[in-house]
Amino acid sequence: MAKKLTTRSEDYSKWYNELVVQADLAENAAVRGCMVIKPYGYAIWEKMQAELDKKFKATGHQNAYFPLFVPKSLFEAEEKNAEGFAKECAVVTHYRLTNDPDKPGKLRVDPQAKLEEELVVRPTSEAIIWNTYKNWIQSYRDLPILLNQWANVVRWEMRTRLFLRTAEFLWQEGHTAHETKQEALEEARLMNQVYADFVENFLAIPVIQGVKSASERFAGAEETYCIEALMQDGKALQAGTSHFLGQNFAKAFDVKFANKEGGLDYVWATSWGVSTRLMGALIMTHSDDNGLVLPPNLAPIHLAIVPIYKTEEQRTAIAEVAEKLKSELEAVGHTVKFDNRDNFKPGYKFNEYEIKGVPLRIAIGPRDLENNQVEIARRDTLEKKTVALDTVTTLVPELLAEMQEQLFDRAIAYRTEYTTEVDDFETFKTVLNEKGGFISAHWDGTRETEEAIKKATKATIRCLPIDGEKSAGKCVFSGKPSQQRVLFAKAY
RNA sequence: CGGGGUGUAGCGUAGCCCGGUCAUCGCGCCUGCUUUGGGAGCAGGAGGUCGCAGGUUCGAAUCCUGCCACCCCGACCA
Repeated sequence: MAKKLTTRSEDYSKWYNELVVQADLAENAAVRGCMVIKPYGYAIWEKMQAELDKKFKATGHQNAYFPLFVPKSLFEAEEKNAEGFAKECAVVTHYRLTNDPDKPGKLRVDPQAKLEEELVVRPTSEAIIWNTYKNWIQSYRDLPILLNQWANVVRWEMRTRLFLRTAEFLWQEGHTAHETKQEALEEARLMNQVYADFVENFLAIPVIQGVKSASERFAGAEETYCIEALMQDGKALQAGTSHFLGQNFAKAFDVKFANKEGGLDYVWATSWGVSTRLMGALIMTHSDDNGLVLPPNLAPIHLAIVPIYKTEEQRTAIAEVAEKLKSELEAVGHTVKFDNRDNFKPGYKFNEYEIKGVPLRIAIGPRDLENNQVEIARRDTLEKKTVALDTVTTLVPELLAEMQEQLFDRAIAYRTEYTTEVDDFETFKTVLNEKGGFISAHWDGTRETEEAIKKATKATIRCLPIDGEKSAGKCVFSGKPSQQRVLFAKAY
């Protein structure tokens, strides 16, 4: 019997891990900090990939692939980037194992096989990609380059957390090269907007678009745009980022192009990415104590049909109706699972699809058969109602659309409730500890103040919202003048 | 790397202080029958080098030493 989950539990990580396990999404691998994504979890990721890919293509991007290994000399070329990631790099130093002379049957690293130059397992691919772009770019006619790659990256974080911060994770990283600063800036903003659209409309997770403060900025970027989401435990999660890299990488890798005027210019760059962390955001935004809740756009299974029967005759008769219903729904693009397993009882199946977050469930029993009806239940509200069989095919798309919308609305309402405007530091601390969520407050713009607040409260500046109104005020910490409110929160 | 904790069946655990039918219980698994409108019931069964290596002892899951792994807190983290 599953333990009851508590959404706002103090030990949120336990709730979260349990939910992941029960919904059959992923598990910890035998490798430190790495995870195995199970088929059901991966199906969700594939849906995200497909939708993002569509959006990338629609904005003129293409997919490509670059190597996993980055020679150390390339990696260190852009100083800030290298410095930022140096502490969390896995490094390949040897290329061969050999029999251990001291321990029969065991292998050891062959000391003869030391690499002349170490290889860094990519924590991100700017270095290897810009080293390649150098060869691709001579003239303004070669620009822009608008590429994306789907890949894995490795970051040897000291502390890992399933989906949110794993040592290895899957992501996409876009890397673009532009003729002008303006064009690159527009690209960075555009992709942040693409992420916001995707996360809000597809995952039904509301996000705040903003820019990062200097200290939270991506290593090597001149500006970092981001989308920030609020989880059900009151902590913030960065759901995606898009960086304006200026000419930093072009200078580091000497990527110059002949401009229209006949001069030589450094190329302007962006990079942007979202990762399997989005799965974590999804879980922590929508799930409840009964398990995962998936927005219909993302659900690998839209609807599960559970038969209820006593006799073999009933089972056959129900199967006939169910199969017909299934093919009708599939014909209009829904993914339907008819669960005709005889070795599980209906109650068990109901529970299973709830844990997995399947949006709709239809139960058909002898009673329904007699009256030409079915029972339909929705996962988000757990409401059940009995409807006429011949209305199902029109009802299902309506319900799915409604659920997609309501999940988003519910999350927005939650975020609104847990976003607090604060004007003095005492209240800041009280709200942060007792209520949680986003705190909208004035900040004097200095690194010192940001650092002091972080030290005192563990809250960081999540972003300077782009859409927020720019009202002047006084810094919540220092009292110095401020031009706009920024968002603080404890973050994952 | 500092501080704390834990390692017993696929999972979750009792036992450890006080050494001796102690390897416990639940879930899961297998077989059979009965069941099926919200996680089935009964009966029977399989499954464990008690993290690893030493030591103390007539005897170690239990005491001692060393090692390993994992978890939590901190440092760290786009």
